[in-house]
Amino acid sequence: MLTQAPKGTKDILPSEIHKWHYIEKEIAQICSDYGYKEIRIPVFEHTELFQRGVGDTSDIVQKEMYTFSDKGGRSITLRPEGTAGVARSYIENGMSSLPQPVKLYYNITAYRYENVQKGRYREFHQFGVEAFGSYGPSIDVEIISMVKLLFDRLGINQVRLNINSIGCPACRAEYNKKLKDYLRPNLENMCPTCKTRFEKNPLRIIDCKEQGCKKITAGAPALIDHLCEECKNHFEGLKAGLDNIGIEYSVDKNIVRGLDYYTKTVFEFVSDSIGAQGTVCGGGRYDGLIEECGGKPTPGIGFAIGIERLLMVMENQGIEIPQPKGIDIFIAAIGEKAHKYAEKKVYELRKESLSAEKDLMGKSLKAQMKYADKLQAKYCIVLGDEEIDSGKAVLKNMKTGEEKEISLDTIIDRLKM
RNA sequence: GUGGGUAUAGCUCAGUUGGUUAGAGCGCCAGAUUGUGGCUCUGGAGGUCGUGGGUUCGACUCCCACUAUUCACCCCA
Repeated sequence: MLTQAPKGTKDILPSEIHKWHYIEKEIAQICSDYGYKEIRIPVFEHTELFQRGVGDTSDIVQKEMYTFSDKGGRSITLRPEGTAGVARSYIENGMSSLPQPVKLYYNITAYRYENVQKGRYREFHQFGVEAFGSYGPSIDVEIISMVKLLFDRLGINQVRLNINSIGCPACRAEYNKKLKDYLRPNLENMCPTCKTRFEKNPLRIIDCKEQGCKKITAGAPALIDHLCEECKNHFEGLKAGLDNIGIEYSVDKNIVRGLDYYTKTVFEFVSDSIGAQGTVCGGGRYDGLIEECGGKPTPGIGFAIGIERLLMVMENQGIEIPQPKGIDIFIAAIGEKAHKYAEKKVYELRKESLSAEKDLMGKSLKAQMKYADKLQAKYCIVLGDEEIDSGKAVLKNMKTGEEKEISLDTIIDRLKM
């Protein structure tokens, strides 16, 4: 127990950290290109924020939150996602008085008490983007194009874009009535979960995988066909915008996001090569969220990408992320005098931002050379009494084996060449 | 919450119808005539065989329970 990380958590080890750095770099770059600024939000928030923001009826709030009381008796919850916290920050920091839209991104860990499986962890990493203040479909297109471009830059091509519209509260209520009327005669034949969905969230029944329910819903009215005029126009605008910049998509009438705050546009980028949890990116519009959380009515749209899943897709596609290079120089030392000298020398080299190493284990010369090789040192220099007395030593190129006698005072200049 | 698979060295895995000191490859450490890495060769360290119980003269092997892990349902990134 003591030597085992909690279920659903994972160490990111030094041997794989370069992949994360690489992705973080690409994320920062694309956000800069698109004008999104980074925001850092707390790991925990007041529980109520997620109850209001993410929604009481969502699975996340109902059964997946890490909630506890702090010593002051406050109910605190580890963030299960990023949008609610960012929305809170938008309101709290008066961002409505900034030039609109306000474009933000975050790179966070999130926490959900779920059963672990491939691509699903209890602590996971999300890169997400939120844009507040713009109603039109133009920002929807921008956001989606951003994900597409990021995937392109990373070399990912095995993902499909699916879009849908789940309407606004007005047309959804209207639709829910129609859907319930359609389903009611067959209510008895549906699976137990769908029976409870019927009253609480009938929209979900459409997404049920049970054979019986699938049969019943096969001819059911689709929300997309019952949108109000405004939502319909918005969706048409989105499609036209995607066509305009040449981004391929399919309309998937069954996309129903599991977070309550979504309105109108919803979309996901899906891979079928990484197991059952194939959604690499999920997002959509949430025009009611800011108001729900206590701010002025403000539209918003965003997405989140699961970094673990992103890495899985890349790995699956055989995309190689360059490994970090080795050190600049290893100073092998023989004898106490040489070790003292080497200590001083590596410090001087490091001051010049050159990566230098020496033996710290009392290894033999041969072992030091082997170690230098493991560190992938570009150069190696061997120091004994003779070299220190004469001030000259042999600089060896570890790749070519080429050796050159140089003055010890000129090492830094040599390496900087 | 439900169902299936798996559990042997740091890692990836062998281990015969149950039989005595549990193996390999990689990795780690040391050495191959005294101050030079990679390749090769030799040697070494490292395992209460997930935990507990049962069957048996005898269990890594068979049975049960627990735990962990993994995949899937559900849901999501």
